[in-house]
Amino acid sequence: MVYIMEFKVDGACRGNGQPGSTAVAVACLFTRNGTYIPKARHLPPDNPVPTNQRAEIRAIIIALKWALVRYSELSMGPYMDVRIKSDSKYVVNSMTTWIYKWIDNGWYNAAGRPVVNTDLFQRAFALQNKISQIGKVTYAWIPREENLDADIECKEALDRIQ
Amino acid sequence: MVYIMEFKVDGACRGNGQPGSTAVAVACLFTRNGTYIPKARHLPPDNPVPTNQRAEIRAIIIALKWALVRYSELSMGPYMDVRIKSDSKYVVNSMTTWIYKWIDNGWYNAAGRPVVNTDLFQRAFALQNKISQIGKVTYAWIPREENLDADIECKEALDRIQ
RNA sequence: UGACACCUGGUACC
DNA sequence: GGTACCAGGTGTCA
Repeated sequence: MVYIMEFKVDGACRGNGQPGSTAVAVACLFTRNGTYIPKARHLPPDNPVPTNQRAEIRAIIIALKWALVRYSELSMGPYMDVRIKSDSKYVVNSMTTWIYKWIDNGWYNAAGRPVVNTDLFQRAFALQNKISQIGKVTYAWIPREENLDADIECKEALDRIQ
Repeated sequence: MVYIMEFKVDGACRGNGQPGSTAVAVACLFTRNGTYIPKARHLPPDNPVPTNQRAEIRAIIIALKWALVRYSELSMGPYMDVRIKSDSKYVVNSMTTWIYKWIDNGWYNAAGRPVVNTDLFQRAFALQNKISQIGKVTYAWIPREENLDADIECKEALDRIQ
């Protein structure tokens, strides 16, 4: 028995790179009939300052957590096939390749500087490892134009918090 | 001997951004007594799809061509002073500033994507260069409210083609 | 140097 | 409410 979960995720950060920025992360869970259920989270306004990158990672975390909760609700303990699509090469490459290098080298980037957003990457990696024990997680990059659902949900979530 | 030509130009695109849009470009040549002679052109319905921006550039081209034809009709080979007013900052800034940057950088915009409508900009630039050998071309931005003559001519031209 | 995002602003066209 | 286009900028990595 295989339980497939397909997500599109996105993050948005109004005023990115400027003081007072506000950010939102969204995961959209797609159902068999082509519709989706969105889940949005507001990023804390500081500590650290929200950025577009943090929002994109945070969106991955929403999906991974969601998959684990869903699994816990299922009685038959199926094999989980979690598929996450993001338009951020930064997060997709981070989660699929770079993170293994960082774990290996003590979290330093190619420029010799400490990797940024390690807190979120480690949270995501821990969740991913949990899922690995009951299935698998795959990430795919899609262009922005194919991520409009999640993009719209982000903007609406931002509008709601103003 | 200086021959001054003053134009107001405008473009309009019904259904801009939607399939089946139709567009028109107009140049109005102003005469010493305050009246003007309009010249309108219909944009081809595809290849590429007409847009408001293409219509605005096309309007510049009408004026530039007109100036060259008029020059060829004059026997005394005067110094041409061609003045074009448009309510599109996009075209005015493109023709006065950005085009030099684009020529320099191989036609990439600030986002690193290829500049759009290069075909029309290059046509306009070639005409402008021809005039530069016999005079000069200056562009000025005017607010929409000061461009009502050309605006009305556009709408009428659109109505004529339906 | 490259890439993908995330914005801020502006004008027009509908 | 939307699209068509541009200029500036940051966030991050290889």
